[in-house]
Amino acid sequence: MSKKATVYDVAERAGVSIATVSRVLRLPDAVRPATRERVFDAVSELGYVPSGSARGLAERRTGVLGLYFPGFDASEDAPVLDVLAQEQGEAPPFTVEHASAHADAPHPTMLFLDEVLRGAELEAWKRGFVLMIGVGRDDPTRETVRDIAGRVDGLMVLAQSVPDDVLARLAQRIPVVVLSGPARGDSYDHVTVSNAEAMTELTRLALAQADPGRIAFLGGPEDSPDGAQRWDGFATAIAQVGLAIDDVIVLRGDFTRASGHTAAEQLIARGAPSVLIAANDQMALGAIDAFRSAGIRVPDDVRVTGFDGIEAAALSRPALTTVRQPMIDLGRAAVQLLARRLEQPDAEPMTVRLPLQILVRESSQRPA
Amino acid sequence: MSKKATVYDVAERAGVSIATVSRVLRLPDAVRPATRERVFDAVSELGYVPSGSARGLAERRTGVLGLYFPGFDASEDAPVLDVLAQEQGEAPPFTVEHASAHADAPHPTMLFLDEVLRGAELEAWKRGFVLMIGVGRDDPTRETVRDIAGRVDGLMVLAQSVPDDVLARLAQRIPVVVLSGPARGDSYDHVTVSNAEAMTELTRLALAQADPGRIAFLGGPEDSPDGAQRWDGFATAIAQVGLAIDDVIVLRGDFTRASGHTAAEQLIARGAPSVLIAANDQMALGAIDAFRSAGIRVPDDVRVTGFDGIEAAALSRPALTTVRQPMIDLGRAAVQLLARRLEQPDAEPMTVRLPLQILVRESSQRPA
DNA sequence: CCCACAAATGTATGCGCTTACAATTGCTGG
DNA sequence: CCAGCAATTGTAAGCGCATACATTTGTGGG
Repeated sequence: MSKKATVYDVAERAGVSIATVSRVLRLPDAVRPATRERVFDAVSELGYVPSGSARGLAERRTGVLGLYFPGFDASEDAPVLDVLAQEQGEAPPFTVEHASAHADAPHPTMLFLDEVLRGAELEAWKRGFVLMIGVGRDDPTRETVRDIAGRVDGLMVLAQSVPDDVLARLAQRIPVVVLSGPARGDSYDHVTVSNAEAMTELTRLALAQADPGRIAFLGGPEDSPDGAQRWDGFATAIAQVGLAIDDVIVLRGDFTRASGHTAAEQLIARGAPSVLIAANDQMALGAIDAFRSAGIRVPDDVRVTGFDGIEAAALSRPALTTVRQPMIDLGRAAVQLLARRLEQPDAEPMTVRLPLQILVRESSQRPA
Repeated sequence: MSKKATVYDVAERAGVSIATVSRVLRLPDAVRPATRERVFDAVSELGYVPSGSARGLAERRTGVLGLYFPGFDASEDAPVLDVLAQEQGEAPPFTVEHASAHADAPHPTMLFLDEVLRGAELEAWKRGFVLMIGVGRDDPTRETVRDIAGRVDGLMVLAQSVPDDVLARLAQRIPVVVLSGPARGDSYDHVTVSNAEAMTELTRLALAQADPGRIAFLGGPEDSPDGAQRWDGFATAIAQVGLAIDDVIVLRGDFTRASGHTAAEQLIARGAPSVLIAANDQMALGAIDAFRSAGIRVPDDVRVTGFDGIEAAALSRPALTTVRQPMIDLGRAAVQLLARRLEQPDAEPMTVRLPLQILVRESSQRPA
């Protein structure tokens, strides 16, 4: 790490001016092959790597796109890790754990975000951008996102991860794309999915496979926009098949497996339904566990559906009917919208709606 | 997006010099409360967000750390997606798929990287850094990683994702930390795990639960460093219990579920073993499938172990005994090493070895 | 062999910010 | 009420690069 080389160093070594060095790197064809070679040689001899900051400043664009997530990792309760402190002590190379239960799976929202991230990275790479990521934490002034905003050409934020006023201010400086939130009357570009429509269809499919009987809906927390949309979609389906919403048993969970289990127990106490539509996979799986414990068979006695398409839904027995989010495409679409706006800053705000994938599996099907 | 505001704009509006504006933002206590307020007002009125490039240039540090991954997404065969083209056409809000089989799970290496990324992000955030990510693709000149190197204060690379010569050159400019590769005689800081030691212990545990009989090892591809280490660990255990390595049946797969299935069929044809140690979870799960098809019970007839700790290993029946990588901690440790080196550029190169977690589950245990 | 013109290269400026140093202001005690 | 000093604020010089514009070099035709 000998003093970082700069254009000046390279220019001197190659016996040219800094302008020529810059040209060799940006527009190689604009410089004679002979000098070009000299410059390339100097570059590798010095291990020169251009400064992104200087370049960004001069070009007035950074070539970086930002992606900002809401955080679910509760940073405070992350266990302490200090590898430097261990330097001396010989830590054991492994620990042994007799784990009969299943491992603590990662938070599903995390998995969701991981894939969005991959999609965004892929698309950004294709267009010559690099990605910068940030996670929203209990950060009163939202410093991080502002920090990021200052370093990128465009910003993608997951709905609800940034307060409206902060976002509005950032949008004054760079284009902003909002991912997967409810379409509101703002002037940002949006990427969303048709939660309600897919839930309507899913519900219809499940009802078509069920014997007449009681219908139960297991919703999410009050304040979840996704939960609300899914409820709306469900309600639409109920209306479409000519039922009254009052005929439906509605329970509420918090999207966790445990809450699904509890809700199902309540249901069982009141007599098992013929169909259970859950607002996410976790709760559906918890409910299936509870049914099994009570000797109620899925799908034979109760048809069950989830929502999200997490891996456990595919691996569980019975395999869970669910709806998968086009996570990769959400990320890709966001980058595409951003790229579009960087080219046409004054284009009309646009909302892209990506299709969901309804996966019909065993849990919602009438047994053969 | 009215012309981005700069320090000059803020200074003029607040009636102060740009130096004062800068101070208000960096060292608020160094300026009188009255003027500080005036500046803050101007800042919010103008929606001012400082330019990361300019700041990075002036400070000679960017506050960004880079994370560079090998890519497994085969960018070429990513399906085309062009949301802008769809603008007019009304795409259906969902599709329905009757999926009896299990979904195509994400590449496990991806999941691994996702968690490393989260760990790195968490630790970076704690230290006031932002994270920039890049994925290594079929990019002849490794432009992307160089690009990133020019924008960050330090770089973390996954082993084998960057050619040695390129890495050496980047290390001339900024500190580099190598993740999870075999410790070689280079001068970078490293974060690794004790693959071999954990495999030795895992093997011993499995053998202790097995009846005397034939022992089989299902290895990975020839060129996999991880695979090699795991084999070494296995061989050590065999020697420790006084067996000859020639007594072991050795098969080789390519880390896929299918190859595990095939290998197990070959084993079965030659008479099922009493223990099967696989070099990763996928192959172990494939083998279990094959055993089941052949009417061979796990763990009753054959004890099986995997390696990696993927989610499917926990969800499968029988639950698979395996070894879990401390993925989050790998990311966190890498950032810690980077932070250390930024503070002490001349410290000795350091290798941190993180403990693995052996998860003893049903698949390797003697039935009660 | 010279001139007109194109290709190649050099010069100089500015991108927006931090910060050493200089200038000013506000307070203190005498 | 003023010297003397500390607290504030202003001035100006880069940070490393891209690029408009000026200059030099090279090319071809006459």
